[in-house]
Amino acid sequence: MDTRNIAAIISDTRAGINRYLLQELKRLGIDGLAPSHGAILFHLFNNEQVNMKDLAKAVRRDKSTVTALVGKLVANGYVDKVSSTLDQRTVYVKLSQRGQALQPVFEEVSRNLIDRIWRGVDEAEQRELVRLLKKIRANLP
Amino acid sequence: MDTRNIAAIISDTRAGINRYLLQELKRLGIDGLAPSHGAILFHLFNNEQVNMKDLAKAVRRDKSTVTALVGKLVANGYVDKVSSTLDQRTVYVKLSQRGQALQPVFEEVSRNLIDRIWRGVDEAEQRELVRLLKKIRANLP
DNA sequence: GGATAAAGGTTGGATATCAAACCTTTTCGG
DNA sequence: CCGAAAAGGTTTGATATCCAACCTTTATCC
Repeated sequence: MDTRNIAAIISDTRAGINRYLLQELKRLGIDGLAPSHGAILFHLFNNEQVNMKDLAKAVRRDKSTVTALVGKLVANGYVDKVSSTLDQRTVYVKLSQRGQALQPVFEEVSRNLIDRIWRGVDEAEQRELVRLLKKIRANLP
Repeated sequence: MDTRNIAAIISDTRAGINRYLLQELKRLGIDGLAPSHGAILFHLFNNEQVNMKDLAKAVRRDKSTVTALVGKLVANGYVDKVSSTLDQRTVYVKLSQRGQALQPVFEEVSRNLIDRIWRGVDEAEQRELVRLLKKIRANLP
């Protein structure tokens, strides 16, 4: 076992996760949404309203990326943007009704993904994998 | 420890690896090259000449992506494209002198990355992490 | 209190990436 | 043989992503 491929394996695993999610979203007829939008929606399922800055931090993307992603979610009617009355600079993002309706579907997709990832991996192994990944993550910028 | 974040942790670790590589390439004054180009160059360090199809498979990218990446490497003078005489459809990619000169630098960058990733992780843990990652990779499309 | 700095967002420019459509060349079936 | 299918690449169009520059609004400092 050559442990020098670690970077390629991680990159490839991430690509596989992405492929699976895209495939599932397509299968469920959720058109025009990608995994990154899912991350935003998930954050909004758990947080009534969030400003762009915090949203960017939560999904770990550049704020300009989040501007674009949220723009698409607005265009598709899944979220709304509302200016803060206290601070004119701040914009809040919140789910629309249509966005709220996505929650059960997305949670199923998420569950399916997790089940699939961990297929054949026992709980102790799961914990070990997560522990080690977090460790190497901490070694990186 | 919540093992449901696995997808986010993997994605984030991969992003960290990318950030580190970009930072190193910049530090070394290798301008205009990204980690994906590195993958192509590495394949060429070990294979004299490769056609586009095999190259795409080796670096696990769509062939149209490889067309673009190789195009950039040609533009920067790191590789050359040569038509096969046997099969007019086939194009071979090979390192130029300038490309060959990158080998020691890239191998150092690669070594540094590996050292950094595995900092504080003993060999048994390394093998276990790679084993488990390969396992979950195999569960995905 | 008025200039200056900082903070929140957006815009613009660049790039990696993929899928689908396409073009050429080679192969294959009848 | 010859027409159809397959194979190797490229082009086109769309999207996610980042960084740097920018605009507004708020906070800070002398």
